[in-house]
Amino acid sequence: MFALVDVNNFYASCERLFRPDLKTKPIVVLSNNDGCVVARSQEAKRLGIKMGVPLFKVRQLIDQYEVVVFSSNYAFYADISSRVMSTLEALAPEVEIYSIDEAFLDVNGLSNTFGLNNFGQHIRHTIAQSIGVPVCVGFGPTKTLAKLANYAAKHYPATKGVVDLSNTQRQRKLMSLVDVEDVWGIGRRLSNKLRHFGIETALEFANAPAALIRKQGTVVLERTQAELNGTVCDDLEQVPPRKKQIVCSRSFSQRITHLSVMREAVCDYASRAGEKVRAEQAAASKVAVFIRTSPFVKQAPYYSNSATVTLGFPTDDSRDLIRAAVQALETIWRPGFEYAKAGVMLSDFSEPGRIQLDLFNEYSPRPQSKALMSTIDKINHSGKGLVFFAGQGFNKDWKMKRQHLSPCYTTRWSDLPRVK
DNA sequence: TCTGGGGTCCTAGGACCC
DNA sequence: TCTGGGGTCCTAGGACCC
Repeated sequence: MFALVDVNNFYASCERLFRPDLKTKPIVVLSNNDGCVVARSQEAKRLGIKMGVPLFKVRQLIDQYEVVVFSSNYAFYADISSRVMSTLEALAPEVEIYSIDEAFLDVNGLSNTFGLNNFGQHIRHTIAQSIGVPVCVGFGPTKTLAKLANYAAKHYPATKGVVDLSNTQRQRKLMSLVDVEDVWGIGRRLSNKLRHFGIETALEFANAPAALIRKQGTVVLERTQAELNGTVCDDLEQVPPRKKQIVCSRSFSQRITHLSVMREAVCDYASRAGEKVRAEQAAASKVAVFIRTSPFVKQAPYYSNSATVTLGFPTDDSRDLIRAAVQALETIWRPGFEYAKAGVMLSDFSEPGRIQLDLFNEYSPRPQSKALMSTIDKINHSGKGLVFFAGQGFNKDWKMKRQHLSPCYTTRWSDLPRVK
């Protein structure tokens, strides 16, 4: 038996933690660059502000109803997330952290002693007490059913935030009420496809012939169906699998038209990617760079391209990554375009300490690389200052816009809330 | 004026091997 | 008219998730 615990309106709930005055106010949180709405409080949802909508399209609604707007404050959300997760780890024997605001729990054995509904309420109460954010809990014999239960817990207030789907009749009843698109793993494309076959609800999907499902989707869809019917295809993963790819990409606050400026941005992303790969204790052999103009602006010509440099040896040294990234950039750069976004992608990781060299490889590790990189990372995480590579530039006019940023209440000394 | 970022998995098709 | 069989590896593209 699985439980899925999920924080309601996570980013918006975080912003409320230190702003009790906003308890009943509509709140939206924006994506990087203050571009799109990525989280909404219940009140904002009721106003009809849709997930993912560009800010300028709901400007009027926001002004009219005095919606409170925040830029994304990931340092803050990540800190609250880790508090929620460690609380959950104390409550259940096995926990899989699935995303910043969700975790699957293995609750086998707990049902007899506690009663699942009671246990769910206990989780809600504990997290509300110790962290202050609201969560919903769904129980089911598979992850997909636990997800479904959680969906019901969120959508039906009568459930008081906890739904137990151990019972097959209850599963079927709920599935008959839920749109097939709201099943975990079925997005817009697939649900449109399924609708062609008269499959509208989750129950119709669960009951459809497996051969049809396999034909219209892939094994992934087939597994989703099996999970809805109670067969476990996806087990709890307590140890997060090693990353296969690390991406650092951003839209610019203003268009880039000069190679020298783009070089700065790419350097910046490459060194950020270096930090990430070192944090993973991995080393990358491939560095890819992509650049593109805005796909939304119809008046200006569109250009998008990417290039990959294969290093021939795995590295976690920012200097290698930067050099490769700049080299890749120069092969795809075309003047005369207004670039809106760029990114650096690392892949082809080798396990730390196990570097496979080929016979003719001239590679010898840079002396002191490890010491230098870890010193840089340490300084940059100390909060006392920043060191960076000259290539990253000093002006950074392209840096993302965050005009509505809340204080880093829990992760920066100077931002600690004061009580007078 | 203004449209996010970071991931995973699967499949098909091509290149290549014996 | 006929044109082997079996395999690996890689990449691009499509789908999904939060």
